[in-house]
Amino acid sequence: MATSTGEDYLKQILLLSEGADGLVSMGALAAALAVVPGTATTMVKALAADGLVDHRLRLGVRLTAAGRRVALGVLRRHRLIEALLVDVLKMDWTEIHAEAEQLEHTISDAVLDRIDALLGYPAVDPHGDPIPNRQGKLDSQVYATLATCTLNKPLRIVRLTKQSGEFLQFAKQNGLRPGTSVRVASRNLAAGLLTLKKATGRSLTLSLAAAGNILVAPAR
Amino acid sequence: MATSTGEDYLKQILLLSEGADGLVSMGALAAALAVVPGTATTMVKALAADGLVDHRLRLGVRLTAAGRRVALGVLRRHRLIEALLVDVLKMDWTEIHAEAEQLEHTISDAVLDRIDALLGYPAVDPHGDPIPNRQGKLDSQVYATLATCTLNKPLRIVRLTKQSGEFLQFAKQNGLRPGTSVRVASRNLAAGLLTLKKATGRSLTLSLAAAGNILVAPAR
DNA sequence: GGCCTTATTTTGATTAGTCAAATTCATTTC
DNA sequence: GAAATGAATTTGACTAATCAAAATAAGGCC
Repeated sequence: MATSTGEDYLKQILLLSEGADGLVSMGALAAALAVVPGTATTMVKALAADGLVDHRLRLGVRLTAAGRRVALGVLRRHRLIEALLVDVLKMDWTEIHAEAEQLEHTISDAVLDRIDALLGYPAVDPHGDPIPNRQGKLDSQVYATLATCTLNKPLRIVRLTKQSGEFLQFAKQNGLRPGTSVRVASRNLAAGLLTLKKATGRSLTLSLAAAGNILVAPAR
Repeated sequence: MATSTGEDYLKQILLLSEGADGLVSMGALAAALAVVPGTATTMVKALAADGLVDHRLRLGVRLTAAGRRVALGVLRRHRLIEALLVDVLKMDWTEIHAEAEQLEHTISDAVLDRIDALLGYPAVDPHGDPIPNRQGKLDSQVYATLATCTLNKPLRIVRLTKQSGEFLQFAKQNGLRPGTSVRVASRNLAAGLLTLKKATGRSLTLSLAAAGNILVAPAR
């Protein structure tokens, strides 16, 4: 039913509604898709006519059960492709997002299943983002971020939200990837900065804004 | 320059002009792309305006040097993707053509280079079709077909032209794939049939039409 | 030479996705 | 309780790709 562009809208609505429970505003959706607001309105109306979203005029939009199914499918394709690009084709994990963005609409289910099997049914992609399973079940575990976690506890990075090249490049440069062991040595709210200690002993300063995109769990 | 649809037209013109030196007729092009003739005319005019083809009104169309470069790029993507699907993802070589048809327009050069390297810079795809190299050089060696070759000489199948599922399925079922050793035991032009002997000793009858799609070289 | 057949090209419409700009509506703000 | 602000929606126009059907060559045939 949903065209390739429609799939993009559905996926984006899903991503934007994580956390922000309930409605996604047209402005946010249009910005995420880099279109003018009027375009988003038009497309959302079409998706609503197909029963994939619930459009509350002037308030926002939310996925229906059917729309959520489609969106999870797209997300699954996207993240499995990222895993393929990194694990099999040995590409740089900071540069694969845009590639996957294209491929997610042209990969068939048959190919996807083969990728899934080849990779051993992975639970997360190279950024630590959870991969929906074939039934559309998405692990929605909530993690602390480096900006919010307890000080001086040993931690393990589990996920980098935010797919921008600069951010990922920065993380890679400083050895911050899923699996890395760290602890937060200090935090200065006034300056918007915090200091990190890595397992290697090296310390590192980063902004609270950047830290908010790095999810962590207690070290095992 | 050329859009994804335009790339399809260019690739098809390249394929149709193999052998049939010179112009490709609009009818043939339209049929190959499954569009009505008028649509092909419109698109060819647009490609001509971009300098990618040379349109001889009412006679046919041929690629310019620029158009040929683009077409070879598409062909390279298509065939490398087919190789990936079979060699890495272990898909059935009779079912991959349609998949590659989609993916050839969304794979970036960066990904393509990684695929090429992973596969060890293959010269042919799973059907035996030659893969253009990065410089756009295409091996254009001419082979005999099972319909035209000498009788009772030991041969090796090098390539299956024609990508239709039924034909490939038939070939697979009967153990006819690139690399298989065979010889033509007899040929009956009146009946349009020929008999094949495989290295295993088994014989096999097939139509001259089918045999024309199977290219062979002298066994080493 | 005139007629017929067939391939090709034109013409007019349609669908999907988009933008620019005008309009509408719901809230603040005074 | 207006007026201003800002977001959302409508409207009109555009591009790419397509089809259906009418118009136009270009040869072949008597």
